[in-house]
Amino acid sequence: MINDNERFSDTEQKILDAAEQVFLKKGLAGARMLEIADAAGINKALLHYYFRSKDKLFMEIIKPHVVDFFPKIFYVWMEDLDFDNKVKKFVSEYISFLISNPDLPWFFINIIHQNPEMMLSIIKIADIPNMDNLQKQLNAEAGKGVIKKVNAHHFLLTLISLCIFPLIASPLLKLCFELSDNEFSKILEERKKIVSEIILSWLNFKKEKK
Amino acid sequence: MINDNERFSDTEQKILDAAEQVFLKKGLAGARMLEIADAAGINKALLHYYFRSKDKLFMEIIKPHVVDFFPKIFYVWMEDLDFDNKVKKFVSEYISFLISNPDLPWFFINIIHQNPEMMLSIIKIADIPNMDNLQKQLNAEAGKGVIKKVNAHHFLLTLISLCIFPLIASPLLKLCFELSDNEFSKILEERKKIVSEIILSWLNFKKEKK
DNA sequence: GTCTATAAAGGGATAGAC
DNA sequence: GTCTATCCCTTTATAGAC
Repeated sequence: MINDNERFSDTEQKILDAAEQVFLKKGLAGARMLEIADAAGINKALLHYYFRSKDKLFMEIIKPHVVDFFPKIFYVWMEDLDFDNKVKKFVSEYISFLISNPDLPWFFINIIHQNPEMMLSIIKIADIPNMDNLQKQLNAEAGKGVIKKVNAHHFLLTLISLCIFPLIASPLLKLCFELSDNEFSKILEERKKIVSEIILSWLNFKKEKK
Repeated sequence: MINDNERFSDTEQKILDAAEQVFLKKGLAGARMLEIADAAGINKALLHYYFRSKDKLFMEIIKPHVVDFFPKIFYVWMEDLDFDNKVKKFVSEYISFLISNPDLPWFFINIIHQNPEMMLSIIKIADIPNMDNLQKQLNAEAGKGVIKKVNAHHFLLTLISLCIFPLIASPLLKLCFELSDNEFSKILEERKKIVSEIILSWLNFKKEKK
């Protein structure tokens, strides 16, 4: 769902919904304007009437996802929680989010591989915090003896690798591991617990004495 | 490099080299026959003279990579090494391999997203071992008290997530983390050590008493 | 606003000369 | 074997009727 208020007419909204579905599944290059028109139950020419070009329509679709997807990674670290609970909360919520939006990671990866200049202009929309704040957090926890000292880039990279990769690779994993959709869903659920364990044991996490 | 012996003529070889480069960068849908012809320094018609169609040329390119890429994951576990050295060797060699072939993971992910039927026929070329053997290994190590008991799917998924994801996402990571090529290469090198640490601490690895 | 018809360009594939 | 010319289909985008 793209819309929230009344910024778009009914037809515009139908087009946006159809476009989102098709673009997320096929990417920019793979999507066909005719397919979007069919999915929206309207005519090809109307797409251009409302959005001028394929690229402009694509940008309308991508914007709200960028604003959502990237900052999400940084929220939980600023909350008032014990460090282990932050990790658990992040992993659980991020994997749940990805299960609900399974095409999103591939979608972004694809854009940057095939249209890096476009990605450059897109990424400016989402204001991504820099690493200093997270690094200070990690240093503070290390100072208290709760975790061992670790670089923020490596910390975040480890975390998102473990969360995102299984979803990017899911169709390939199902093939190679010979898993049904159900079995794969079960594995994803299990991973919420396992990924937290991996991170916390790596950091040698010890509950703070208060 | 595709060729090894004299199976291909000079022109064929030039086409294969050019095609590999373009297909790996752009994928099947994104690649243009004209671009391949230009890169090979020959004419579009000649591509079809030698390889009939775009799809057939694509298959020639992909075959040797499939045979190489997938089985590589399973070799080291059958070697005669201590378990920690197996992990270290796998991580180090696999990340090195990926650094030398940075487009390969995206290439495969892309195929299965956009041409799943094609991937199905491709995957049959590479005979991928099933998990039973690796699971037995892990059980044996757990039995000796070297590591804790762990599921082979989760073990392998963790390992390849940590190795592959940074390379799939590299252009995006460079943007988000504001890293130069050099800084990013440094991070990848550091990860060889870190990923081993993560895996071994998760498994609660303890050197075997002999 | 919505449709039909069509222009314009791109790209895979083939025919035929050399 | 290699080239030029061209076919033909697909796809984006627009013109113009209603």
